[in-house]
Formats: sequence, C-alpha cells, structure tokens
Amino acid sequence: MTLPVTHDHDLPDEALDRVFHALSDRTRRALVARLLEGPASVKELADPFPVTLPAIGKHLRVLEAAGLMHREIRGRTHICSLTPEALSDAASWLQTYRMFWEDSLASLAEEAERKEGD
Amino acid sequence: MTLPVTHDHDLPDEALDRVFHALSDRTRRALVARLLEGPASVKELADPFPVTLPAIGKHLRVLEAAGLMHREIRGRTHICSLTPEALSDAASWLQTYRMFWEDSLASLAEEAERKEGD
DNA sequence: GTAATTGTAAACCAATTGGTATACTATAGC
DNA sequence: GCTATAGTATACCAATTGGTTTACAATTAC
Repeated sequence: MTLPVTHDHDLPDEALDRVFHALSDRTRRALVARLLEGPASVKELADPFPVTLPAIGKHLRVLEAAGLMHREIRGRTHICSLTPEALSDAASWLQTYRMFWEDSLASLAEEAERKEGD
Repeated sequence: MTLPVTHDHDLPDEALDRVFHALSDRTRRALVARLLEGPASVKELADPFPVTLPAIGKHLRVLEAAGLMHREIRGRTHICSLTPEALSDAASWLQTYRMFWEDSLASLAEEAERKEGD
C-alpha cells in the first residue's frame, strides 16, 4: 500500500495566492460547494445566485485559474467539474498549523474543563 | 475523554471570507509562519520583509481582523501571537472536501499505477 | 530634558475586485 | 431560415487592496 495520499509537489506562492483568494469569496465557495455534488453547466451554477451570468462567468474563471475547477465544452454548454489537487494544496498548507492549533485548542479545552470543575 | 477537538461553532460567511482573504497574501502567510515559531513584536516581524513598517502594520491588522492573531501591548512594543481558532475554521471548511479529493486522488494514483504496470 | 525607538494615523496612488449593461458568437430547436 | 439559448467579450463603475510618504504619539535610553 503506497497510495500517495499526501502529494507534496511544493506549492509555489503564486498558486497558493490564487487558491486562497479564490476561496475568499462566499459566492465562489458556494459554487465549489455546489460542484461537490457533481458537474454542472454555467447556467445551472448561476441560477441560484442573485447576480448576472457574466458575474458567475468571472467567478468560474477565477476558480479555474486557481486550478480548483475545469470545464468541458460540449456544444454550446460548458460542463464544470471540481479539480481535487488545488483544494488539497490549500489543505496541506493549513495542515502545517494543525499541530499548533490542536495543542492550543486542547489547552483551552483543558482550562475550560478545569474551570467547570469549580 | 471528551476533548472538543472539532469545535463546530458554525462559521458565518463573513468570518470565512476574512480568514481566506487574510491567507491569500504571501506576506501575511509568511507572517503567520513566523508567528508559528513564537510571539514577536511588530518590528521583529517586519524586519525580514522588503516593505515599510506601516505596510506590515496593515497586514497585521488584516490578520487580527480575521481572528488569526492577537496582540498584547507592553510599553511601546506590541507583542503579536497566533490565535488558533480561525485557522482551524478554514481547515474545517476544507475538511468538508477531504473525502472528495482523497477519493479523486486515489483514483488518479490507481490509474497512474495501472499505466505504470504496462 | 533630549534623542532614539516602536508603532499608528492619514493622505495618497496604481492596480485589482466584484459587479453591471450591452454587444456579440455559436449552438440547438422548430 | 428564424428564434431562443448558453456563454463570452468589452467597457464601464465604485470599492478595496497593497503599497508609499509624511506626520504624529508614546515609551525608553542616555
């Protein structure tokens, strides 16, 4: 069993910039959340949002440039799908801090429990 | 043992906006990385960067507003420290997608291995 | 007290952002 | 062929961004 679950092609700053920036907009996060349920056309993606189609088109290009999404053009419709690698990169970066915050949160919890015991 | 390792105070969109935006700048990520090694003054934090002190001051305020950092003012120096909760929130959001990308990456790995076997 | 140090505040700048409206291209349906 | 549909391109807008410089406040050192 040598599944490369942690792929550590070291992520250049620019890529990480793009991924975190892409995720910093709630509309784009919602688009990602929608795509998690399966591929969809631009129109389908745009429908639930109170913004125009060109606006969604821009968001999708941002997600695409960040490597979070890709599209397959079939006729006049563009079928959008999630791409796993980029999200994984962001998670990898945050992973670095996991030990720190787990320790910190554990301390906080301990302290809270101690106080509750009073 | 009931350590609340996964604290799921549901993160409002605004908070997540701020966290991801804060992390979307490489200078701010570097500041976070530095703070991981321990608390530091604004001056100490600014020194390695080729930008002015006010610029770093702004970055620190962005990190602070995102809840990633806090400061203790002692005399004329501000001692900055990492705050674990906000980073954890971002990680939680990404965690939602973990199953997706692990499955996807596993498929890719499988396919690669199969091809290598040819 | 005077000077150096630590940091913020304010004003400014060019570039980017998220949005719009309009115009356009290309495919699909009748 | 005509019309509706799916989507992009372009031009524009107000707001935000990351940076600067200059000025200022407050603490520390001598």
